[in-house]
Amino acid sequence: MALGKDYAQQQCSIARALEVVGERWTLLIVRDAFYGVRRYSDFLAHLGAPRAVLAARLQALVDAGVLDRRRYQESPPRDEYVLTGRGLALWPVLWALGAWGRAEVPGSLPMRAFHHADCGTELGPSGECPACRVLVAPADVEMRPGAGLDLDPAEPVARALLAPRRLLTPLEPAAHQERREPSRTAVRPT
Amino acid sequence: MALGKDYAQQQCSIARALEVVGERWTLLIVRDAFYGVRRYSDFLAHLGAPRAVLAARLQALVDAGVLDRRRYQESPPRDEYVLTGRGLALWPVLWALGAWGRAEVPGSLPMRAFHHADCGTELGPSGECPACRVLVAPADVEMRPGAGLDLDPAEPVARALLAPRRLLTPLEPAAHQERREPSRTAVRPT
DNA sequence: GGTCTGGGTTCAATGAACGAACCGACGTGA
DNA sequence: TCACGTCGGTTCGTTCATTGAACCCAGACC
Repeated sequence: MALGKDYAQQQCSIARALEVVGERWTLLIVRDAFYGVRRYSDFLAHLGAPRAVLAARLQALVDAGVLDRRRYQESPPRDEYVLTGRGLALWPVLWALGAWGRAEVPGSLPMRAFHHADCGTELGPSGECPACRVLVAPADVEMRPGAGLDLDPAEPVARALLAPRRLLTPLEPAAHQERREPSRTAVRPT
Repeated sequence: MALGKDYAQQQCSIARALEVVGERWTLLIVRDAFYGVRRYSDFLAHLGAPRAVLAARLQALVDAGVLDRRRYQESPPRDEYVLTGRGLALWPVLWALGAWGRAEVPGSLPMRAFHHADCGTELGPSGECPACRVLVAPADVEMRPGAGLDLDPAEPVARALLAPRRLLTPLEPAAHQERREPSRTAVRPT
């Protein structure tokens, strides 16, 4: 892999981490996994990445032990990608990046708000619950839409992610059918 | 920029952050800036990135308000790149990445240890001082070499970073002279 | 049998990264 | 004054990665 060639000689844990998650699309894939996305086609639709790149990144993440690929139905055979313990440990990275993006990238309304599911309090700057004074694990985080979020996205996965939801709860397959309802006026090439 | 084209439509603060710091080399440049590297040639030597890429990244980071480029001597005119407030706010991101790299990338001894400069205690998993129970700002962090670090690197900047040092203290220019002393046997092309 | 869906692979074109060479302003020493 | 070295780049040809469109295959459905 391209990163490895140069980053490998870096005597640094940060470089080691970036070898695994530093490539284009990789952290967005992990983010979507936290949001509950598990299936290839959902990653594809939500990210808009090229299919080949998505396949390569998912494979690399599985190889690195960040995602686990597992069969969830036999006929037809279908696999899903779920975060392993090592993947879940990336939550602080995503949280820090999101916090920085919210606070420091100019001209941006907050896209989402993150609350402690147990008590409803919005999380503090380092991902802790200010009320309970605990570091909240991703499974206990509830994600709610924020002021800057498009409330009527065309893309069905983005639409499914609009409702308040706990992190890591899988997207229900219903999200896929929703899309086709308004397609009565579908374009039909000659 | 390449990232912008696809990441811009992402309704997400993480994607916004990655537009700024998600490209190859960018986070390593910021890391080095925390370590005290300020000059083009030092970044170049320590990172091993191509000169053109380094110049482009530094310019992009200045444009994004992460680094500030400022003149530190007039003759000859020389500029240095120092972290702005927005750049300093990236510390949690680097800390989280480093913590993940230390803990989750297999087969890696810790490269460096980070201590609270005020009391000497090693920082906890989220960058806090377990003794003082405060979140330690980067300026109060002392970096010490860890077990996995090469103790005799050829590269002079890496050598200068071996000694225990506080983050953000600039590399003294002496680091540059050190290199030439053992070069009495320098190769001399015909 | 024909068609649809999910999950890919293949391929040509494009874009980015690489590394070596070059450049210009300035300082330095002979 | 003139050669030489340093610093901070830029230029350029080659290599590598990404992109998007097309294709493919297995199984379900009808």
